Amino acid sequence: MSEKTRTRNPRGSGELLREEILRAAVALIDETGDPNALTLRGVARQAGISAPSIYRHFDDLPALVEAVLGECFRELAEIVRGAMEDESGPVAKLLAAGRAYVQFGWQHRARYRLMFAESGYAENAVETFELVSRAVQDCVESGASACTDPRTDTWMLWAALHGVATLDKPARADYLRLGRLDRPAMLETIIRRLALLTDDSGDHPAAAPAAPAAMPT
Amino acid sequence: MSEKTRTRNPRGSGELLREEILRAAVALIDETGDPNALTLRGVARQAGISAPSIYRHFDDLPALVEAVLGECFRELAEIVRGAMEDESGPVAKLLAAGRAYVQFGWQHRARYRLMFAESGYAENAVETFELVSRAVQDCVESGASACTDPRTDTWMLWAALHGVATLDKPARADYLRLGRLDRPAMLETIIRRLALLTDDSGDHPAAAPAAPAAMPT
DNA sequence: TGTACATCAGTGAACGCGCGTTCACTGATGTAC
DNA sequence: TGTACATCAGTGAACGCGCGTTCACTGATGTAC
Repeated sequence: MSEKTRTRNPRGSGELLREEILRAAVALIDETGDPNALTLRGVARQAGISAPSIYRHFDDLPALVEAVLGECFRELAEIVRGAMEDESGPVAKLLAAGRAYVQFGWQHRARYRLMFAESGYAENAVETFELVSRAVQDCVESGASACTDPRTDTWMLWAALHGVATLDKPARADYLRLGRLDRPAMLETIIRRLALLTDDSGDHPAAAPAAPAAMPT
Repeated sequence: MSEKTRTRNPRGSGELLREEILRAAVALIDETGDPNALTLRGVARQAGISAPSIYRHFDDLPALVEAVLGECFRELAEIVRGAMEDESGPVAKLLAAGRAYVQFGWQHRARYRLMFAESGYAENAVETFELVSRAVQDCVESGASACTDPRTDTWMLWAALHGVATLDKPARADYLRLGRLDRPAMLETIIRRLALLTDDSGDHPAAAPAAPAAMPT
């Protein structure tokens, strides 16, 4: 960052550069739009330090990648949580969670891809999954959802959201002849159908539950 | 493939090695399980030829990758079509299409990832998309589906299937505490809910349509 | 308060590697006479 | 039918590049006396 050589961090604060490195890594992925751009030398370049400096803070490249992934998943959970807190009522919270999740994927394509490219995502995604799972459960308890197995239904919902977050790219040419899609509306529809939300559920919990489509055995 | 140097293909048949190269590329991805393993030199190694030989058949690496992607998408469409042809009745066909699609993703993880890693997937996926779109439309026409906008609903269904195909990885440790998932059943549930299939629709088109959850405007 | 010194965050040069691509070539095969 | 030759599928050697990693180093900073 500095002109010639960066101003050294004080003695006890090795943590500082560590966080700078992580921030640089995230910025690098976001800026290049390519998950493969996450290289040790690239991160060093982005952070304005020499490549070997990274070894003072991370054992090797895999360790750095792991730390980056942890950071990204933490941010994702925070965003989803924040979106939920801004709403009141279980259905509104669930819809907000879905919107926030997918939006994260859209806004940070490369990072999102990287997060789910490695095998360890299940462990990292626990926090976010629990948030959504709780939201679905709350919908059931308030009578807004007809789900009988909320946890499994959350997995299905997650898969669908993941698909939307991943698939919705440019569609520059309209090869699929879909015209202009109303993506927010589609996203809401997906959530409503998969989570078996009652049609009009605008968070008046006393509403009569609609006819549910039972899960096939 | 041969011991020292491969036996040359006869004069007019430059096509032969071209196809061998494509097969080698696919085998390479499937065997390594890593989309990034698709390198020009790697393909040459796998095909048992020298690296420069590839330039007799493809302009450069991007051209080779493009050809590989085209090949993979053609295979995907063929598999989905075959699965549909093995069933009779619109609902059975739709479910079979979904199963075949997701199974392709599970069986060829790396290849599937590669197919959707690049930006050109929409163009390549047209054929498969049309197959599923037709299947959904047939369900609507037979009264088995309550969809009012089959093409958009197909997109939503596709996104969900894509999510399932991508997300369902090892879950070696059960971080999400989902226990043993009945994946085929879950897949069917996803299709039924998103395509608004009537609950019992086992392809008796005269059955009374169940209460549909309308798409929010 | 002043000075010698140990600490340790960050560096510059070098390594071996696999990559995509180029270039001049080789030598079997089909064709012209 | 026999021979000279053009064709062209495939090759071996070499290039420059960016990568991850190592090594001995530098020099500002906090500490001991």
